[in-house]
Amino acid sequence: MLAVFDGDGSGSLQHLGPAGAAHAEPERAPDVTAAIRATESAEGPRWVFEDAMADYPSLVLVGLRVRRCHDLALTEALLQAYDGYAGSPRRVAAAYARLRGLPVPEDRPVPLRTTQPTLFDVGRANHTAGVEPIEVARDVYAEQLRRIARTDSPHAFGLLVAAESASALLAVEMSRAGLPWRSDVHDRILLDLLGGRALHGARPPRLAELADEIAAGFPGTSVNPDSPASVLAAFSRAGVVIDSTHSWVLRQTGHPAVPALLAYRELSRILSAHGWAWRAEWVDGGRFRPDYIPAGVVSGRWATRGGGALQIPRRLRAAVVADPGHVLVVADAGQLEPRVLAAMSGDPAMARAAGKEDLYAALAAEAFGGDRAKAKVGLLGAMYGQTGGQAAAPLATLRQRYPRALDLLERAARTGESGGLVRSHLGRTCPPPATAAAARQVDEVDLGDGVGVGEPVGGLPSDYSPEGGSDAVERGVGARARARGRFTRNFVVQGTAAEWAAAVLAALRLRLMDLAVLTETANDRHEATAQLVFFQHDELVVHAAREHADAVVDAILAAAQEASDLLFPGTPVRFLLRPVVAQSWAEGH
DNA sequence: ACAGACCGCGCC
DNA sequence: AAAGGGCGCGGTCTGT
Repeated sequence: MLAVFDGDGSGSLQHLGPAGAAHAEPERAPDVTAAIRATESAEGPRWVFEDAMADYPSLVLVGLRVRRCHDLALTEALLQAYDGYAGSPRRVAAAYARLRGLPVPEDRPVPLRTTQPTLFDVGRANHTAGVEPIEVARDVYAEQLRRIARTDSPHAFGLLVAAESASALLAVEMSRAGLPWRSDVHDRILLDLLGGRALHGARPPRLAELADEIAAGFPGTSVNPDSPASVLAAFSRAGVVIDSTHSWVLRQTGHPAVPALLAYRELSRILSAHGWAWRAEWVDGGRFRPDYIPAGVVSGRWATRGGGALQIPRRLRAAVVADPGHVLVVADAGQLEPRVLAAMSGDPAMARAAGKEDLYAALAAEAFGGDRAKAKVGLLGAMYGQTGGQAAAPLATLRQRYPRALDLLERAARTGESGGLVRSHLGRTCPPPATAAAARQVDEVDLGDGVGVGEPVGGLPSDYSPEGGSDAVERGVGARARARGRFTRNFVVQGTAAEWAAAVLAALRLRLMDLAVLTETANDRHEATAQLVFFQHDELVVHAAREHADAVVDAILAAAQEASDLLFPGTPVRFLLRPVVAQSWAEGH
């Protein structure tokens, strides 16, 4: 069922057949929310939305949930990346909004010319020719289904599209629900750490003491602990030559001021990133509400905008406490990336190890004389592209004992080094190297037909590609190619791990919907009996009424199994997602 | 005054 | 001991 929103509460709905063909005439809906509500409860269709992140909030706001959707903007980004074109989901969403004449979601402006012209792009021309938006969306949908069918693995790609679309629905719901946040507990932790509040712009007591200690370590000269350059200069004047002030570099100097300096930086960071100012801006009514951006990371991981939601310090997590009568069910996937590597590579020996509770211990027992640390540093090094140091020896052992797993990584690295593209298990494709994208952009400007009218002109953002940027230029071609190799090497694993996690979320979300009793009130606090309230790469938190705790635990376990069966049917690899019922997030670890 | 680069570190 | 993947953020510093 296709739904197109006009932005004023009205919209159009149209029944579509399996291939995206129209099964009925479009119907105008003066109240699109009411129309969707009726159809959702009667048929529970897969909705086709232009951009769920833009369209869905108005539904959630009035207590409506839909079970499934196909998100045209996210899918367009996946398909364009598959064909080797640049772009990010948010940028594609922005492009879509522009061609529809809708408010453009906030994003860094990007030239439309970085994307391949498709029906998605020519919609603007249709729009100006008086073609109805719903007809554009219907054509885009049908075209996307055809393009999915032409991929190497349409089934896998279809899973990816479904999981990604479900992620968009969930992101909207989670931003609305918010993460329970107890300001009184937060206060207590901050006061414990900092010794008091900052008054009149001065440092809190503990930070002031530490600053004094640092100053005492550099007599006769001044040092600003907040400024790396100033710290560097102070050490230099004290006869200690270092080229950065990374904590491990400082520790090596053995200088007496180092402990105070490290303590200062640690506390100062908590104060500035997640202190009282942060809370005033981000916590409201006992809830922390970040903006989630599914697939905001090129690997398919989620990103957030504002609030530092994916970097909440561990020592503050005690402030995340369930409401009275509720519990938090916290679950994180242990050793997810190595398990993903084992499953996707089909390496029999590694898969056997990944069938065990502790993968690293199993590897250690098999190949490292029981030295777990060695097994771990070796495998992490293999996935990140580390070649030297402590990882060198374990890497050689891994290559010998688990050749298929290591071969997958090394092939990905070589492909990247030579400028090629790699794909995750379900078919997410890494962005092209910056130079290739720039070359393509130049080519396409020559096609120019005005699709990008109104776009700011200019080149690609310098941060467009992970290996881009001025430092990459200075490092030279060889280093740049190696960096690209490390990126593609990691992409296949990180991207597939993100797919497994997205599949878990999609499955869990539906199970929790079955469990939840939704009311039609706009007051979210009592809307759902079990609601996902946080997700961070391989960890999730469900807020649930206490009487549903056991059911939530079962739902999480079932969702993990469902995701594993969808991505890796029959694999001996175990994907652990162990739920813990707790009052606070801190207990869930 | 504002923008952007750089730095260091929080999280995975 | 400190090489190697992905982010977001707040601070300083530099350039305009």
